[in-house]
Amino acid sequence: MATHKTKEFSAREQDLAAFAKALSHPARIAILKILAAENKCICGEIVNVLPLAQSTVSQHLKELKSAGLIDGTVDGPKSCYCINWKAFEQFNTAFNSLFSTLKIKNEASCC
Amino acid sequence: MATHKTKEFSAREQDLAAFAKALSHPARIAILKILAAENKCICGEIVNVLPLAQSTVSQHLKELKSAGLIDGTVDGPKSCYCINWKAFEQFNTAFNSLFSTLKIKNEASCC
DNA sequence: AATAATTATCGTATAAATACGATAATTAAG
DNA sequence: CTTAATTATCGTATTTATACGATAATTATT
Repeated sequence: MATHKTKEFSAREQDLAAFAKALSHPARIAILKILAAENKCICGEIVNVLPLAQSTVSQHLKELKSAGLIDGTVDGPKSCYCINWKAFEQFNTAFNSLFSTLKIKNEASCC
Repeated sequence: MATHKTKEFSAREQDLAAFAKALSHPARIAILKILAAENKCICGEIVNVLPLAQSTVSQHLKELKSAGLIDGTVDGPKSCYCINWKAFEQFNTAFNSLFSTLKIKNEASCC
């Protein structure tokens, strides 16, 4: 009976949750770090660095892409991925907004 | 064959991923907002506000607690939850650190 | 055109997440 | 001590996530 009730919440909450989900696996965080560090947006080299199978890495890349966090372009037989900085900025802002929203009432905590 | 390989990644990546996972459901974000807005750390009133069963809300609270994001104290037959601001600050800092780390090489994106 | 290299997708197995109702546990009130 | 109220936990069903190998798809090279 797990008919997901995600839809019942606000769009802002859903967006943030979706972004958080994209970051909810260390492999995807590692991938983002690699993409940010390498200015060439390397592709299959990620497979060599991570302790995961090629197909698994491809799946993680797909998720990051569908979350809008990265872009992917085909470059011959290889694929080139890189961070979508625009979307990334938006999420970063949304996150900071959440943090500051929550912190407003910081003083009055009772525990 | 899904023997999770989470362990293969760095502790920092694991911590961040765990935090992101705690925020990866809109209900938990909503709960955090409620806890931050109400200076009384109300408990079962969350059940009245959210479109979820009491047991489901209790489960979400348990996850937020095990993630270290909230504290819970028993207050008679009721339970009182509130945000663990110290842990929250740590995660906030770690997140911002990740963001700024990734953004360092912003200029050199190729896509 | 054939081959090699690279990457995406498919199929599949297992684990984890999500949700609910039912029930147990706890405690205030009577 | 009983009862009522509140919350946590258990059992369970379903969906989603995670992982891999195998295979298909794509393209550069020969």
